Amino acid sequence: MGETVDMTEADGTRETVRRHLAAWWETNARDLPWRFGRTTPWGVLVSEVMSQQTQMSRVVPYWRSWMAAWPDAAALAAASTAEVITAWGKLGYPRRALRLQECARVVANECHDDLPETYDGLTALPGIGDYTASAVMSFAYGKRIAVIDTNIRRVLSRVFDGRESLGGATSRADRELAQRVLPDDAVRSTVWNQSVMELGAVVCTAKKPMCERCPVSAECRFLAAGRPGLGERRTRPRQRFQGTDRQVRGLVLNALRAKPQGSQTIGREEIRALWKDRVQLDACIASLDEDGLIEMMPDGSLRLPD
DNA sequence: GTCCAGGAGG
DNA sequence: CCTCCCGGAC
Repeated sequence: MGETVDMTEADGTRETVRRHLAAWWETNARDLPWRFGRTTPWGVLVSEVMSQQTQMSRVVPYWRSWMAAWPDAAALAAASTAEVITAWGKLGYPRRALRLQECARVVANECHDDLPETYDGLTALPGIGDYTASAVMSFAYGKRIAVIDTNIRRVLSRVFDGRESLGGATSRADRELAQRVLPDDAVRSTVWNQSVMELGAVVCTAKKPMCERCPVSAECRFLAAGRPGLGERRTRPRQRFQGTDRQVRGLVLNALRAKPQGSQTIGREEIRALWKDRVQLDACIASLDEDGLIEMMPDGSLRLPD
């Protein structure tokens, strides 16, 4: 040990965790098409937006065809909204598709088709919040920035604090911990963010973490403590899907997406057949219209917007 | 039944 | 803080 720097035990553990995780990343990282410098910053952004609340395995085929159709912001900006909503398919939360196109239009028209390279510039874009901006900064630009999502919060809380992250909004403690353990070197910080997230996605999962396969099990305070409160969460049980407005909105959009391109319209009869509860159906149609996902025509039919 | 690589609006 | 927004994997 050098005589100038007195390394604390915590520093040593942190460094050991970084090394083990980086080695694990080398051989275990999933070969996703937007990784390892194979796409543009815009491609990374698209992958992150598609991945919001959506499993990566479902995202991959959508991302491929999406990027083939619209390789950059200018291309997406020029597409019709109907095409964009249709291409979003069954990824869910279609407002994301609308915001992604709005984002593309801002980038194309106000940024000369160049994605901003600052956190503030990115968060100013439609549909880009703290997580996605940080992810693009780290994964696309290689900047040193702490990325914080539910996986990272869970992994860091377990490994370094020995307890479950209880969900809810990101706390000051979450941010301080993420900052404290982020490697100083930019390149290493990018690997760190990706590998911690990957570990949370495939090994250190919420309910059934596979500690026997974990590269940092020897340093994990949560495991050492006997995994107290495993799977515990503060968030209330999620709203059911069956019978919700989300289901009804999905039915309406699915009916429109199923129509041939160029005439994606459904009439009164077909609309009414979609859902029994007329009041709820009308409310959902109104909310889809407000969101800009559909247009209500004077004759009562619906169509996807131009 | 549970879980998601969140963001926006209230 | 809170709620809403989708759909499939497991």
